[in-house]
Parts: sequence; C-alpha cells; structure tokens
Amino acid sequence: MAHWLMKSEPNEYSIDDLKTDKIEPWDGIRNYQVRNMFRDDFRVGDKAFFYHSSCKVPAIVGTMKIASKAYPDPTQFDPASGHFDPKSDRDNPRWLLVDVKFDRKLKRPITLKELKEHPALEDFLLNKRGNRLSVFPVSGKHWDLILGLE
DNA sequence: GCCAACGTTGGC
DNA sequence: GCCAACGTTGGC
Repeated sequence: MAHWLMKSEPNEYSIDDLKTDKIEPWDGIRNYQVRNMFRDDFRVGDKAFFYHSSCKVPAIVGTMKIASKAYPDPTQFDPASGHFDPKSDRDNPRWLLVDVKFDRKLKRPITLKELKEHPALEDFLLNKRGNRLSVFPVSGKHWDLILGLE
C-alpha cells in the first residue's frame, strides 16, 4: 500500500469539510505529474495525509483513504467551473481525479515548521525547495515517523 | 503583497 | 525544438 500527501487550501476545502462529507472527489488537479500519479500509481485503499496549504498555519491535519480509481474530472467540462479546460476533449479527457474518504483528524496539526525542523525529514518532499506538486508520495518510513509526532 | 521556483504557452 | 513571456503555487 502506498502513502501520499494531498494539499488543499482550507478556505477552499478543509479537513472539517471532508469530515462532514465523508467522501469527496479530489477535483481541480491541473498538473500532468499529478494526473499521471492518479492514473498509474493510486490504488483504492492507499492512505493519504490531508495538508492545509496557503493558510495561517500550514500543516498536516488528518488522514484519508483513496476510495476510487482515477476517473475523468467533470469540472474540466463545466464552463461555469473555475477549473474548466476548453481544450479537454470529452472522448479523451485530459484531467483525472480520485475520490477520497475521511479517515481521521490528527490530535493536533503537525505544522510545516515542525516538519522542516525535524532532522529525519530532510528528504521529505514537502521540505524540498522548489517542489510545487500538490500531490506527492510519502515513504512508509516518513508516514510512520510523522504520525509518531502526533 | 512579495517573490522564488518552475510549468505552460506560443512565436519563430 | 528553443526560449522568452507569462501564469501558478505557496511560504513568508
């Protein structure tokens, strides 16, 4: 089973929103690397960290499970959506998403600051300068270590 | 609001 | 295929 980290801006969609919704399509991804990971590497049952980005205290705030295989993101065909992509073809959709299912909130947020300061997390992708991916893999070692900080 | 980093676009 | 211009991400 693989582990992932997925970023969301909490004023757009937060861990509490997912706790309420239980299960939700992770839509709006418009990055080819992430699209390819969804398509090739994501499996139902994989676990993922829910990370709050672009907010007052960026932090890992919970965990979730991947609840579907990758399928076309409907927002790419919706002109009213901010994620509309006029160049995407219905017969060959450009953008995919996966459904995610709420697992649990962490007892406390594990902040970006704390993650950056941890000596054993030097090569954690979130800490890598220039990493702009909003979804990326987390090693089992890092997954356990981060949960151990809780 | 700034800006570093990096992806995408499009002219040539 | 190169690369300048532009857009986006996301921490600070």
